[in-house]
Amino acid sequence: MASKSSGEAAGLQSFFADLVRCETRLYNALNDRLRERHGIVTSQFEALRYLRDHPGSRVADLATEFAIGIGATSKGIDRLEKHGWAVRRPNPADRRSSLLALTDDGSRLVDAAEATVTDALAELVGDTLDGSPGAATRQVISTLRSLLERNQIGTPTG
Amino acid sequence: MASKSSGEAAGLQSFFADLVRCETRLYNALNDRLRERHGIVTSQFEALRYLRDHPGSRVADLATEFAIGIGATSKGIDRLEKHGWAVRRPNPADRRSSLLALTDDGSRLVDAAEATVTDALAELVGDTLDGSPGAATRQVISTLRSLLERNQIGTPTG
DNA sequence: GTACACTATATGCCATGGCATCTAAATCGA
DNA sequence: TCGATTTAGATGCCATGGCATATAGTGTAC
Repeated sequence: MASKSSGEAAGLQSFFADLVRCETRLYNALNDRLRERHGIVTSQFEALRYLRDHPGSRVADLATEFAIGIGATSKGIDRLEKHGWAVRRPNPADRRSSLLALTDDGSRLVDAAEATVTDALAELVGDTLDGSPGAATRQVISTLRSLLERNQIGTPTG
Repeated sequence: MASKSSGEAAGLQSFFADLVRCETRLYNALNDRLRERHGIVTSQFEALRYLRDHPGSRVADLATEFAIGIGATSKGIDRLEKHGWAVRRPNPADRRSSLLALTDDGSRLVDAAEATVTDALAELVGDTLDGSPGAATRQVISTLRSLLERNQIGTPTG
């Protein structure tokens, strides 16, 4: 049969529920702080950080990283450009696409926001991820992410 | 200072990124299967399962469970009602609110969808959560969820 | 070199959630 | 008991992402 034992099945269901609830609440809480202190939300912070760490990326690269559609990514870049935090530069190798980069304002913003996120996460999760079970958890979640990416699981159509 | 050591800080940032990416991809992948086989998405499946397991809940109970706003929850219930999967019954103890319940159609749907989710999760995560590090991970994520809920972290305004 | 298929991404329509607001009902206080 | 406050949730407007489509530029076969 396709499923594991029923005990495992129930475990995976509750793991998934817990995972989604952790993500939702942490995301919400980070949104609050980032909006208040920097006027951005978490998705924008993550895009800015990606552009800082991968200058010259294309729209499709961000879409792959975040597992969202190309259309949504393009619109997100529109907004970052409107705010003056990112720019599209012509791609000399392919005129269909642009190479993305942060502006100086964008660079300053992402560095400041990163400090906010670092402090917020430390405060929000407390010592839950300290110690040996915490280390195992980080490793397993990282491995799971790699597995999903390698298998293209949950990659959007558009 | 408010932050932990810089090593811990970087670890939490990448943990959070991995967590969000796992959640996004698993959620997307479950959406695909649930839409294809049952005509619902994951958020609807979770709401239906909650109603099955907590009959007589109110709108606010679902909002608390899922850490989304009351308004959004109310609209979600509207949709479930339109599809004939849930009903609002007058609450005899408080005429401002309703008691929610599944219809027979809703019950059948959630049971069928649950089997789909069970199989899908087993297939998507493979053996990543088996073994001792996997067990530690489930425990830590569950603990983190409890912590966030206890401290009302990321609870939306509305 | 030209037609054809493919790729990158921009854009439009729709669904959903956030947040603010509105209303009705319950509760509290003198 | 009656006005004032609080609570439950319904509704409207806006922002964002999914998905479909449109457009322009690239590569390929001949």
